[in-house]
Amino acid sequence: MGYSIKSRIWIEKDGKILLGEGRVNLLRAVGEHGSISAAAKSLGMSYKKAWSLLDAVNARADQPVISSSIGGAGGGGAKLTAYGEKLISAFDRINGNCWDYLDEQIKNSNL
Amino acid sequence: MGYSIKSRIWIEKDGKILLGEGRVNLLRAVGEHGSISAAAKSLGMSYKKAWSLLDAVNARADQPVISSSIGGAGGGGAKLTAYGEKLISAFDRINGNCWDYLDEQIKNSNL
DNA sequence: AAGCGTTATATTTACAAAGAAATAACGCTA
DNA sequence: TAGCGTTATTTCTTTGTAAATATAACGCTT
Repeated sequence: MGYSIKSRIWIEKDGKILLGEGRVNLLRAVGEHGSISAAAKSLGMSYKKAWSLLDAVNARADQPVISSSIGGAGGGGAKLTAYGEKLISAFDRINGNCWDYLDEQIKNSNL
Repeated sequence: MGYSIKSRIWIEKDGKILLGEGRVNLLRAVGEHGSISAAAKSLGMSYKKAWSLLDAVNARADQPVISSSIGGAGGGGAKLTAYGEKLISAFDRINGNCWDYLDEQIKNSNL
């Protein structure tokens, strides 16, 4: 007894990872902070790492997920697109459902 | 369109990983080959790596998962316990159910 | 009693992934 | 027009994990 079950899910496009838990957290942070650099800092992640992940997501998704601007007031910034918000909420919903489902499964197993 | 969803599940005991996909495959190989070294070779894995994984599983599971013997005819060997077989089949069943469930979830999302 | 293939374990080496640092470009602000 | 904070990108360094190597012990077999 005392077993628990955990999971990680991710969405793929053409066999490559589009979106996992880490990338969703990063997208959410961009939405909250309005810039890639602030989002990276809030997650204890380097700017380069954050940018690389977002670049991959943006390139593989059916539609852009963030829009960014260089220069100007505050130096620039980045924000989520409506499609980005849609992806986040779909991922969160499916992920939560999966956790519930697995908890049920382990409960009904006889381990 | 064209998104697919993937997952990895694992069973934890006291916050530490007991069993994931790789360890289940290894256990299965031990059951098929009758020794750790043959199982490791069949999976392209070093003996040490295989032994370490099996040692962790054996230590954390509620009951031993493999039983091994040193020396003797053929040098020794290892075999699955009945509990080990039970763990494997439970994991496989839950994992398969999870895949089906997630496929359904992504189909019913509007991504 | 010597040899074999195995389990069991420690130590060292290699490598890939993550992180850090450096640089350029951009467009507002003052 | 000089400065600021940001995006965007390359290169170098570090580090943590995986792999390779080495060694001992064990108990059948011949």
